[in-house]
Amino acid sequence: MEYDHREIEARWKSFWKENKTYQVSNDSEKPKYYVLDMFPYPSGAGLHVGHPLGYVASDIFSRYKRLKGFNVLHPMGFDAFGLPAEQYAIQTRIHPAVSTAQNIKKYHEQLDNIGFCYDWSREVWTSDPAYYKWTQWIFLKLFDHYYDKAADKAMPIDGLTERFAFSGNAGVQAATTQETIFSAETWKSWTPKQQDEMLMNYRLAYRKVSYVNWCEALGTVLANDDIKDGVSERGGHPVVQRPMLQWSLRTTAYAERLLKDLDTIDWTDALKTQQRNWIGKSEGAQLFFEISGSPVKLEIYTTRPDTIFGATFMVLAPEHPLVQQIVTPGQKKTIEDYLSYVGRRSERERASDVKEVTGAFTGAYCINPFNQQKVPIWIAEYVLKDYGTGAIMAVPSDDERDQAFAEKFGLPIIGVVDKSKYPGATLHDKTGVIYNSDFLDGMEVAEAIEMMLKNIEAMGIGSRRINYKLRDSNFSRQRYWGEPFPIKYDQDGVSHAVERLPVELPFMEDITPSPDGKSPLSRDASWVKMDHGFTRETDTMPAVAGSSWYFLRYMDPHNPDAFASQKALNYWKDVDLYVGGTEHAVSHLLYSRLWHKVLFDLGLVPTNEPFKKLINQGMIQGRSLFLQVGNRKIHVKIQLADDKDRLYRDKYLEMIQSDFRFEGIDANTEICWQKDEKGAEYAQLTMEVEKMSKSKYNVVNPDEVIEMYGADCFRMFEMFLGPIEMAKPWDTRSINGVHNFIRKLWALFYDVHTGASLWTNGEPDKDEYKALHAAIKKTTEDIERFSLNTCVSTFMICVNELKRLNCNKKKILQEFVVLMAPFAPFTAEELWRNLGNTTTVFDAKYPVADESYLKKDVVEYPLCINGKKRGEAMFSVDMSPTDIEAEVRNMAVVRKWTEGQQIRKVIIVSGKMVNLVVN
RNA sequence: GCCUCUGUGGCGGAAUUGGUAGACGCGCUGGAUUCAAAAUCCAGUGAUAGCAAUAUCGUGAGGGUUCGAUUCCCUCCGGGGGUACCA
Repeated sequence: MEYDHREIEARWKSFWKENKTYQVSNDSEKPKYYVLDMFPYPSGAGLHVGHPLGYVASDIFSRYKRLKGFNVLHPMGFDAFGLPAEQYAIQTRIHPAVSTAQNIKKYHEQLDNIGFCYDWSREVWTSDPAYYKWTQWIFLKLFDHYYDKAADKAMPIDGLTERFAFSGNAGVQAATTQETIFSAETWKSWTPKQQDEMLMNYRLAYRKVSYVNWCEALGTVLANDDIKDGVSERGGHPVVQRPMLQWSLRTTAYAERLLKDLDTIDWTDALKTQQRNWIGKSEGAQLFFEISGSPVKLEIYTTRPDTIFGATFMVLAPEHPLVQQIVTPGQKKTIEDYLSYVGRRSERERASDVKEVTGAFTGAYCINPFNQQKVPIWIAEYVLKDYGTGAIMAVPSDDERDQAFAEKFGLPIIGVVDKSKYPGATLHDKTGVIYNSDFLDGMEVAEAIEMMLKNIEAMGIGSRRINYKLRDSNFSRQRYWGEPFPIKYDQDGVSHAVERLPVELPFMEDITPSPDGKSPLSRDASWVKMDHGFTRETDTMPAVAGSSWYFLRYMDPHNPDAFASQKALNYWKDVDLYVGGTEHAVSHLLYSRLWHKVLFDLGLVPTNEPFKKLINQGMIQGRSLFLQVGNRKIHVKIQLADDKDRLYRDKYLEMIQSDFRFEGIDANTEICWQKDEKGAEYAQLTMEVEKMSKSKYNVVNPDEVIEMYGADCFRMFEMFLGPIEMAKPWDTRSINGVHNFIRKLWALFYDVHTGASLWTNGEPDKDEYKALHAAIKKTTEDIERFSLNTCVSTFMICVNELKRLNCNKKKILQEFVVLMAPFAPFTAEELWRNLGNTTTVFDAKYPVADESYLKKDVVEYPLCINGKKRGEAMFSVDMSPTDIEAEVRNMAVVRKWTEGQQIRKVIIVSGKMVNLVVN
């Protein structure tokens, strides 16, 4: 007889389904606990072994919390809108709605095979109209509100229009890019279209001109990801930056709160730091420079106004609107050439090629207000249009990028900060003494910055300004497979909310992008045209829209009248534990926090932050094999052990002929053959660890592993692989260790030959209890601190110990089942029955370690002299440090004792070591 | 480039607060069992020297703090993830 996982798992899966074991009620006396997984995007490839890593961990934690007496919400759903489904549809002519549904069905089966305790009655899909109705509804809240800086929260836009009609925008404190002041009369004199455009400067969801990566040949907008070396990855066509009118979210309005509230949540410091850097708060000055021979002024942003005397040139972002106005006729050609070069470069390329300095001179000059010097104005791609004012004053003596630029173009460098007082300080540090700077000479940097800020304000040429790297997020996609915007335009082009939600995505046969760059939806004239001359917005929302609030829908997933009832929201409140990958660390989490804060401002959710605690699981990587073909390496799939890095010609040909699993190349591919010592031809295979992906042929499917070893084994092995938060490569070869463990566990309770039960009902003895309580103590600690790999080790040690003691007492079993439950729904039916009424499985209490079994009487202390181990000594545990010291002095056990050595100090370390410091 | 994490035996990893580095598992070696193999069980397994007791070295590289550093600090090198339209 052997442990038969197939039979056991099938039985329990149907049992759970029939008994709705995992269904969670919103009405409970118990305290709530909400454990959330980042829901998957259902791709055609199905789940690979990397996906369930976080799911297994959160499942263990959910079960643990249930055993601790909490009412645990642990739901799952699908992030079903997105680009891959759309691209798959374009290739295969299968509609994304169809392929997505198929994929979800597959994901469902795969997830159920692993035995998660999800409450599937709460499942949501972001592509379901009943769901995205509320995505659109929340979008309209963003559209209908602006950020009031005085109240420090979102406020209705209606209040703002009333105020405009009453007193114009003077004194309105709002998050806006609008800086000119208009009166009530002006406001009233405007056409509805003009008023609408003005309001776009205030709304939290608004339309503005943004730049996109435009590929003329493909007739579509591309992601940065789709661009390699300035051309499209697919086809190698040129890509240019093209302005388009698009929806954006005023993320910047919430920058300060998004930053400040990080202090209130329990996330890792690494993740918080990443979010802080993304928000990128900096304090400095906004400063206006006169431009010679021009009425317009140049506005720059700097964090170092103290270095203005070292500013030898100005740099504008190439897209800066002033460029066309100030360029001199003599420089027009140079600038245009440069602009067309920049237009071909993606944002990421511009940011990463720092070594190569490029730029062009506009021919214009501005005046330094403090010394009346003429300063040349350049444009360069290292200045970004979206950060600060898109213009900087360059101080080559104190900024590395400015320095490189000055050296390349022969611009003067004037030193203004003396750092000799601060050895080791980098250029970036705000330390040093100012020189060459008129009235600032001799001041410390901090003092000089303050002085300059005061001067700038007094002279009326600028002001203090807090700046954020965070930009307003582009929220439009010219795609089909996403939520349509609930927005319509009248004949004058004025935007209005659509009253009846949801605005359903119309079915379209052909969803290829339109050659004019518009969304495919624009081709469905019957959908675009509405009554009374209204037309619909044809862009769709990005995939982050649906995932920005899905955790709220799980609380009350079928509610037709609200995104969730107030009762459900007040019971579940927020997510207690959120588990997900680092790849979402910035964008998804920032969007979710933003949406949540808006909903909080409107009184629609009870908490300010959505995710109290967050654990980032690391990626499980695949091992990719590469074969040299021509002068490049290509991914291949081949059944070989990892340590085989050569592939012999005969073998290769045999593989091709026998249709062996050798994907990625065909028989005609020109492989680079080399000769070994004996003259046999071989090809070199190289292995690299990288993200699992279908195209890299390195995906491991969990179904195969589960079929062979069982779900419990799979789950434990995933945990055993390594720390949850770390990236690690998958290696199926060592799974038999965990498999052996489970079989050993089974064999504790059943006769391997006959299958008969071995249980006895006697009271366990002291040693048996000791093994058990040691395991309970350690596993509790391990689960609480999310160290699940060591938790598995602890189980193994405990089972080995019980096996050594030949223990099969029923009492131990009962507690052990409960202990075991976090890892697996226990697989032997008799053990389940042992818990009594099966429907109350989760009312069982997690056992608490009894310290009385764990006490030690005597401790063996290693004796160290100056940190080097020199022998051992036994002391009783209740001896005080003073007693131990006295004992050590009297001891003759210390070997290697040199004549004349004197004990200077006795250090007792953590009660397990004595260290003598001698001289 | 920038941000962030990470580096420990042949391999995955452990060491929870600065205190006996290498738990647990894989793999490997030897033995038991077997006609034989699989499976199972027992023993060994960082490196070097030694029959052995033991000694020296050893946590990416180099430096520092400390009686004591895988752990804290500085510099450098390698790998992973993110970088705003992949999700």
